[in-house]
Amino acid sequence: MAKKSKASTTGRAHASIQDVAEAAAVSIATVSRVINSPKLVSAKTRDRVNAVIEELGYSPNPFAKGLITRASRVLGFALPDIHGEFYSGLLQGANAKARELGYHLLVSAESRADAHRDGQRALGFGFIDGLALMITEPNAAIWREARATGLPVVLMDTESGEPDVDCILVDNAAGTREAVEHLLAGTPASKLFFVGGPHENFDTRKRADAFIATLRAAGHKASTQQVWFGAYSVDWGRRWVEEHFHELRGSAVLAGNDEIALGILQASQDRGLVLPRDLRLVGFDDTRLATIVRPAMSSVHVPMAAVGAASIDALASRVEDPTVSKRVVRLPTTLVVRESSRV
Amino acid sequence: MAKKSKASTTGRAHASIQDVAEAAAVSIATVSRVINSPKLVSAKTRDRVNAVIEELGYSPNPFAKGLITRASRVLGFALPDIHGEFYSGLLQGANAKARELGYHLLVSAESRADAHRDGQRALGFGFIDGLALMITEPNAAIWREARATGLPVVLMDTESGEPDVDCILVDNAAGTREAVEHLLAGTPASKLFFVGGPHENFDTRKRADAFIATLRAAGHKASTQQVWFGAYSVDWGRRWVEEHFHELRGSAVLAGNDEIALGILQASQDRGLVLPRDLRLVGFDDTRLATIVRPAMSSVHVPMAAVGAASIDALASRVEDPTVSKRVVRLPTTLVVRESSRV
DNA sequence: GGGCTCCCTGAAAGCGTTTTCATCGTAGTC
DNA sequence: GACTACGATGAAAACGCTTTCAGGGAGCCC
Repeated sequence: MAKKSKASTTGRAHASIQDVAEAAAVSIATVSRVINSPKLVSAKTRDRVNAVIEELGYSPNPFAKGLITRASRVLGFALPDIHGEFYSGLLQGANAKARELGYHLLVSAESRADAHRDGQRALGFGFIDGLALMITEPNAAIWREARATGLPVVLMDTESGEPDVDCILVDNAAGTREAVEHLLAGTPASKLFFVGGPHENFDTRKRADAFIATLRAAGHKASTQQVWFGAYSVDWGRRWVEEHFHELRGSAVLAGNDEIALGILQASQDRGLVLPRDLRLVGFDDTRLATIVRPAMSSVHVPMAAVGAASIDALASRVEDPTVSKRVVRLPTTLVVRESSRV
Repeated sequence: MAKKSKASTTGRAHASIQDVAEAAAVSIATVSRVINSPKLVSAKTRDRVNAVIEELGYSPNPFAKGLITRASRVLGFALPDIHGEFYSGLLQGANAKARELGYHLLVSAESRADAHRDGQRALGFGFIDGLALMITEPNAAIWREARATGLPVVLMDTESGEPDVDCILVDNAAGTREAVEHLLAGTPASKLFFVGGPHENFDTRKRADAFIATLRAAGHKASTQQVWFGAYSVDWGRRWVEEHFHELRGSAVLAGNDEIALGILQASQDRGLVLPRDLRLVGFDDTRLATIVRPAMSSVHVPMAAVGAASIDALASRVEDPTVSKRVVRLPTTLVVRESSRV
């Protein structure tokens, strides 16, 4: 009976491995083994120790454990924002998968670029075992820092050449093509528009490219007047309608996401257009928005929750074995046709 | 020059306090002081050490630090779910406040009640400095465990008698009263309905009570046929309309939340009713839903983000000083009148 | 000039684990 | 019956930090 632990005398405070060892009349090494590699311990001792653990409500101090093992079973999840259907879905999928794999999620949304205020490390760096990240201007710093520290990283919605960074993407091209072909059946190619998000945005660019490519494949060279970039916002959709109202009747629009589509829908309805008669509309992402509005909106379904889940899945693999080969997951997107674009 | 640290020779791996100490030719105690209480160190040494810290990109190992200080600057945030406007708003407010105060958020949504699978502690217990919690059946276990371990806790949307548990609530009564009075101006008391969420739900009960009280104050005794309980879902709203369609025309409904209101709106529109002419409708929570639908929906605004922020605020105070007196915050709710209930 | 204070710094203990290494039986092998 | 092998256990080092305790030096007062 080497040392006497505080807790064993005070009764309060968390029991330590030392307390368990004393109560079970074994060394702390044995207690540790019971927890981490039970087969190394004889059945008899094991049961005795487990009983004491139960009785004392002992659970290993994660700090001490982390200090040795350099692992916390906590994964960072960094998004540009946290609000709205899109991110919310992502987070939900990630959370579910993390639980399933026995990890916890340290969530962070860096809306402004002031992440690096006072020395404090941006994310829970040092704490987290890995990081799932959606890169945007505000948290580019996080990305750099993660790379610098050698933390396992997986990127959502961005392709990266780095050999040890997994990427979880959605097949923007397929969904876009499907949507454009759907619109082409009923509306002449020259009356099709793509109203996207920010020009810098990875997804928007892919979608715009696929839009143009599909038109071309149909024998129509898309003019620059058919592809527009703005922001992922309702407001941009509205503004676009204001500016293009004169050419809207009889045309069809594929929006860069459902927010934009909502703006387009509302603004054109406000100005008396009836969908899909006067204007056919397809959104992107297939968020709840699409089913809430009337007429219900067609939208290209993007499996957000699946993206979140896949990112955590890949991250966990990489955390557990940093040498696994690069994984690039491309999740399918499919057009869901609803009222807003029926011929 | 006492020991030689690994990192100082290998070059790789994270610099430790030891490396910094060597490079700056001081003891590790001094390095620690430079970081934690700079005034204890002479300006000259301080600058030198800081320079080395900068150069080596040193940052203290949070495990080692936590082992000593018993703090991680990570707060748990446990919700019954993570999806949807409501929780999303909560999380957003919490995240922003946490960043502001220099904390990180360990988010957890326990949809099913199997939290306690294999011994693994439910949340990041042991890791987190405190817990903001919304109690529901699935995570009641978390609540008990938190109490048992003496972890600082604040409750969202639940009142609790515990002397050391802060509560962040919304003033359901005020908002409800306002909404009912608004409806009363234009619709007879006998034609008012309250269609709430689950009967067990804290908020729904408060709202139902206030609904009844306000009618009574207006001289009308609410019949049991005017107050209904179901679920916080679109579907329940729709079902309610199906069952009560015969008495709907000319009446007014206050819904338990916007989801229910949406169901009511869509179902009654599907059956040919025109709002607000045939039916006046007010939702609750004032989520984005309310502004998306047409006619735009009146709703009682509930400051979700503020609830999240306040909970983190209170939690941080309690973490930093566990003896602070109990804090009960009641955030205001106000009716936002839009098209769906205009007279 | 001696003694006091005060400021700055270092040595070392300790936080609660995991893990290597050594030890001690006990059983199996020839 | 001696030797080997192996299974079960314990002692102790190490992880990287904070903090108490002491000590050394400089400035001050008398």
